[in-house]
Amino acid sequence: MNTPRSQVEEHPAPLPRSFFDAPPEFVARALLGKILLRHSNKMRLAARIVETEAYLGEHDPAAHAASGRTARNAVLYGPPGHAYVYSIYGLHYCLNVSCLPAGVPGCVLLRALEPLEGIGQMRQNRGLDAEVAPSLLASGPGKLCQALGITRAADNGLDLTSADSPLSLVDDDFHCGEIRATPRIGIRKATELPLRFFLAGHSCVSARGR
DNA sequence: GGAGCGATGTCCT
DNA sequence: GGACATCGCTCCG
Repeated sequence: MNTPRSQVEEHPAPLPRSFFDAPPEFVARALLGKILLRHSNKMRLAARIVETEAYLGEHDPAAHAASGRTARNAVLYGPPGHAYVYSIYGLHYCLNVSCLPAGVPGCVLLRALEPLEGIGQMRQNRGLDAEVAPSLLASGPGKLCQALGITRAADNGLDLTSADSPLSLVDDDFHCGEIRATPRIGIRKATELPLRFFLAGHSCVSARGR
């Protein structure tokens, strides 16, 4: 076959709500290899999830739910399968997927993606030159939000299980190879828990740790 | 190629 | 006023 494997089906069915109605440490593994679709006026962007982190409930000191429900983290307490977007360090956004039933907080942080469709647009969104390798376009939580044009104002709270949504998650039966687990990156609390998951040896995994 | 650091929004005490 | 789940640029080896 000569067709690039990166071709994604035209109208794939989104992952069902039940997929996300589970503990974050389970959903974080299950999301590896799935595809994140971005629809923004006619343009479609697609990228495969290659790195995630699980953030648990109020008993996880590193989680945003650690100090209970607030205006910022309300999405974490809502139904599963919704986007939780927040800004960090004044410059970047991070994209999470809510897990567990409504009322029970928990989420999965998307840390790195492999660009599949709309690579030129992603480059443009990142403000990078044409020669920059695709593997560098979304290899970090802040980078992937910039590459897909995700902001808190526009995307926080979106339902990721709806085909009409500007953001959705789909399955193309991609088979993940070896999955590795390590401690989470960039946090100061609960640093020892092995809640970061990634595809072993994948070139799009974020810089630290392989 | 790794450590150090500055930029800087948003929420919370 | 401080914390923060980042990134990319320096400076140094």
